[in-house]
Amino acid sequence: MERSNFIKTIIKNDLENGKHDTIITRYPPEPNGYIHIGHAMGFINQYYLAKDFGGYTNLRFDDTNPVAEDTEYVEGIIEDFKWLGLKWKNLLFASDYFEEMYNRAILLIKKGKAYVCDLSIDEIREYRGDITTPGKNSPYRNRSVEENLDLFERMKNGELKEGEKVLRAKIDMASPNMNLRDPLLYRILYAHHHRTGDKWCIYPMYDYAHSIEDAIEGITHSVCSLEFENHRPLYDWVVAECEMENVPRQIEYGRFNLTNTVMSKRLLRRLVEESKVLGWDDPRMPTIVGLRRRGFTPEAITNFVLDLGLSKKGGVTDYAMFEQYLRQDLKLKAPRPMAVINPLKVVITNYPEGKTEYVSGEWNQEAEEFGSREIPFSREIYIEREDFLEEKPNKKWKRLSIGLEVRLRHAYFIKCEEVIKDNDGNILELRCTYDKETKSGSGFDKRKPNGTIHWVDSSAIPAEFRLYDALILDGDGDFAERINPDSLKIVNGLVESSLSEIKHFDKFQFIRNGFFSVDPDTNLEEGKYVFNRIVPLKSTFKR
RNA sequence: AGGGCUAUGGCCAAGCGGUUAAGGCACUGGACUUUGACUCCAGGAUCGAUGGUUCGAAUCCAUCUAGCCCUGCCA
Repeated sequence: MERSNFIKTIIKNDLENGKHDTIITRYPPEPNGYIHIGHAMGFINQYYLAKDFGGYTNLRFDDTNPVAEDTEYVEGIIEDFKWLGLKWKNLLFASDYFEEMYNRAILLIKKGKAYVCDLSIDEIREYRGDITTPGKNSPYRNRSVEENLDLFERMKNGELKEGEKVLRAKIDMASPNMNLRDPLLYRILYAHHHRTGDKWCIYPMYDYAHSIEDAIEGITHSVCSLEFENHRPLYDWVVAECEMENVPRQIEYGRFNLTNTVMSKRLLRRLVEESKVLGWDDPRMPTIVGLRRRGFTPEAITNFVLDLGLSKKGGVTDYAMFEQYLRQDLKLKAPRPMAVINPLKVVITNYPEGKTEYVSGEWNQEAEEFGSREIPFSREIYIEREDFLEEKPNKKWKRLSIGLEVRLRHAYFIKCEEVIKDNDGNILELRCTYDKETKSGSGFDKRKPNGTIHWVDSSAIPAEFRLYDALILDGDGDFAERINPDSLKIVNGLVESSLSEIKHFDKFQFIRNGFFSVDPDTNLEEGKYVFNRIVPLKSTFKR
C-alpha cells in the first residue's frame, strides 16, 4: 500500500473520521460481452481498494437490459476474473433487486417525485432541449399520485406496449445537467431476461438501478469511470429520495488505455466480426481470454495495473510498460531453453560423424531450483540465420562470420570456415570447426569468443512460432486504417528436444528470443508444437 | 443558461503552503555478462499560461488556454 492515489486518500479519511468502519466496494460488469484489460483494471483496483483497508468487494452483474445480456457472458466473465485471482465476497445480480426497486419506485410516485409519461421517444428527446436550451415540462408531469400509481401498475402488468409509457423522475427540466431533466427510471421491455425470465416487462434504467443496488449492498465507495461524473447528482438524488439507509459515495477515476491496441467492446467486436483477428481469444486481443492465450500471467497483469496507479486524468500508457511487467514476472518463473526460430544448418566438420554427446545446461541460471538438463550435441546443428553474416559488419558484431569464433551456449566454440550457397547465392549451410578444449564448464579462458549464440542439434523438435506485433499501428485517425497487417507472423523452426513433454500454457524464455507460451493448438500426439511469443526480450542491438 | 472534469519530464504517477519536485516505463551513456537479456552505476522537469496572496506556492485565489465528458426508452 506504499503507492497512494486520490481514492485511497478519501477512504483513509473516511476511516479516520469514523464515517465508515468497513470498506465495501463492488465491480458491476454488464454481461454483454467479453471483458478486456480495462475491465480487469477496474476490478483489480476495486478489489485492492477494499482489501488493503480490510474490507471486501462484491461482484455484481448489472443486468438491467435483457436485450443485450446473456448467461453465457456471466459465466465467461466469472471465469476470467477467477483466472485473474480476483475474489469477491458476494456474487450478485442487479436483477436480484427488481422487487425492491419496484417498491422504491412506488415510494417515489407517492412522494410526487416520479410520474408516468406518455411522450414518445422522439417527443421526449424534443422536450429535453439541448445543451444550451432548457427543456420543457412534459404535459404528463402533473398527473395525480393515484393516476401514476395506476398507470405504473398497468405498465408492470403488461397492459401496455413497449415504448407507450415510461416512468420518469420529476427533477428539473431546466437543469444544465441533462441527466437531471426528468430522467427515465423504467421502460417497458417484453424481453426474456436471463435470470428473471418473463416475470417482468418493465426494467429499471441504469441510473436508478445502480444507485439502489449500491445502497442495498451497503457499498461505501462506488468507484466508476469518468463518464459517470455527470450522473453523480442523479445517483445521489435516487439514494436520497428513495430513502435508502446506506448512502454510498460515487467516485470517478480516469480509464486507462494502452498504445497499439483498442479498448472498447464495440471496436473489439468489429475486429472479430470483420475477421481481422481469429476470435475473442486471439492472442493479439486485449481481452482477458486473448491475453491469457498469448501467455500473459495474472501476476503480471495485476502488478502492472497496481503500479499504473489511479487518477482522474486517464491517459494512454505505453504498451512497453505492460510488456516489462510480463518479463519481470517470468524472469525467475520460466525455464530458459534454446529454440531456433529461423534455422541455418551448420556442419561441424571436425566432429565425429554419428557421435552424440550431452552437454549440461542449467534451466535458468538465475533460479537454481530449476536444475539443469542434458542437451544433445552432434555434428549437425542449427543456429539462427540472423546470427551469421559473411563479413563482420562492425566491431560491435557479436555473432558468427567467416573466420570468426563464437561460443555455442552450453557447448563449444565454433569457427566458421566456409559458406555453402545455392546457385542463386542463398546460404544453404555453414561449415565450421569446433575446439574440443573450449567446452562449457571446462574453465577454458585462453581465448575470448566473438560472442555467444544459441543453437539446437539435429534431434530438435520442429515447432511453429507465432510472433505477434502491435495490433494497431501508431498514429491518429480511424483505428480501422491503422490495423497492422503484420501483427501476426508464423514461422517454422526448432526447439530443443528436452521440450517434448510440454503442456498448454507452459511458459519459457527462449534464450535470446523472448518469452513464449505453449498455445492450445499444440497437440503432442500429432507432433504439433505451437509457441506464442508473449514478448520479445529487450534489446539494445542496433544494426 | 450550458454544465461537469482534467492539466507535474516522451508515457504512467507521487506530491495536499517550506522536499535538492518520489517511483516505474521509455530513452542515453558506462560496468558486468556463456542470453546484445538480467543486474548495477550515471543522466533529464520548476510543475498548461498569465497575474495575485504569502517571508515562502506545483500546492491558495483570479483570469486565460488546451483537452475530455454530457442532449440512448445503453451501461
